[in-house]
Amino acid sequence: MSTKSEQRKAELRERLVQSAKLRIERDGMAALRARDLAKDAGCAVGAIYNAFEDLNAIVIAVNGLTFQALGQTVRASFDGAEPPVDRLILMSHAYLGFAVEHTNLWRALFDLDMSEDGPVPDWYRAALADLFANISRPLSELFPDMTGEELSLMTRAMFSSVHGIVLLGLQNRISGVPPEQIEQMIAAVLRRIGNE
Amino acid sequence: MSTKSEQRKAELRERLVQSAKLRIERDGMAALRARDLAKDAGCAVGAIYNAFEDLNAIVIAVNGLTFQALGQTVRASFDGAEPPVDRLILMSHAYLGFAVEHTNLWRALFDLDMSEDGPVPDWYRAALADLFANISRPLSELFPDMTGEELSLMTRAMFSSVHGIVLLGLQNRISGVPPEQIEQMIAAVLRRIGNE
DNA sequence: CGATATGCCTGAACGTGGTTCACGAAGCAG
DNA sequence: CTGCTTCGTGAACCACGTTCAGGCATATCG
Repeated sequence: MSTKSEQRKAELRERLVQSAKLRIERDGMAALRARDLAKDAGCAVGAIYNAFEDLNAIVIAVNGLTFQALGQTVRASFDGAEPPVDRLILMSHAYLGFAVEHTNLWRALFDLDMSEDGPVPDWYRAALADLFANISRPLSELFPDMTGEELSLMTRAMFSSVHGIVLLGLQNRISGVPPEQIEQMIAAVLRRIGNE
Repeated sequence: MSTKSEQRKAELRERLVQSAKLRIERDGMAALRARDLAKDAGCAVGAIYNAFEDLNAIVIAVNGLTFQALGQTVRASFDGAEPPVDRLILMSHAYLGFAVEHTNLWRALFDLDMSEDGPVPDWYRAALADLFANISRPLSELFPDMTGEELSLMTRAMFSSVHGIVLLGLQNRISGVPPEQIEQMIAAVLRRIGNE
């Protein structure tokens, strides 16, 4: 009883996720409506709940794609940049670029209410760990005598700092903080941290 | 026709804001219900909309109080600490402490959807500017040869970094990042930035 | 292949929650 | 006291996520 049913279900899932991705990117996570998704995917509202536990589950699936894209963008950002600090800056600028270009998808990564149901999906942690690995490599070159513990803490601190700068930078886009200024802030902070 | 009516309205406002503050602090902004507020304040649901434009407006009022309290906490945190870096660290730790102790109120400051209606209330900007002033004073001692422009950028970058560390640190409290580690991260980053 | 069982899909219906509205009560002016 | 305005009331409205009874396609078995 698998093939036909399972395939249909998988296809529906795919259509729902794609539609959700488009809608989140365009209108933001808060504007996602079950009835719209159903219309887009050509199914009844009820069918959604056969393919997914929840609307939240769809957002989580979209976040999976977003994490992949973000990972690629960040990984592609440091071609062969030598000084570790430069690598960090390039990655951070790529992170900013992604956030600017896909603001709503990027926000959804963090706006999702993490406190519900299962603590957090495994691949979620994995994706974040992957992102962190990119950061901790240059950091370990920069600070060779740090213990693993210290390095991991520094990595998180690094990422959090850049994330905070990007977050608040994009928060009041209206009040006019141009992306170049955000880039400057990131570079200034990272340079100061790097050159002790 | 003012006194009686206006006074009643002002009292209702006060009761609504106090109730909202308690409820947000206890259950989080997402759990705020108009009907609960009405019950708490001893009025009908409809009366809320006579005192406030919107539920959002009540949250904004609560945020006003929260900003005041946060400002006091941060200002009280650096008694007579001399080295500017130490002052920055103390303020940041106070910020973290406030966020830990009043997580839900603190989150509400940033979870509020800023994109609606009037850009942002004036006092909102003012409160943030106030907070920033505390940061930029030690920074200007630390970097005396920065232009005003650079200093303002650095101030925002500083605050954003600390905010990011606190935010992501508290995000997955479940996954066990104890506040002392967050303190360490903040101190490490600020020390590195301060001692060039 | 036909009969029966199983799960799927449908869209109406439910529950919840913000917001509005018609109506009656309360304050105010003359 | 009378008319006018303004306020408070709670039922009603609307938008949503989610569920459910009933019909339909699919799968399984004889």
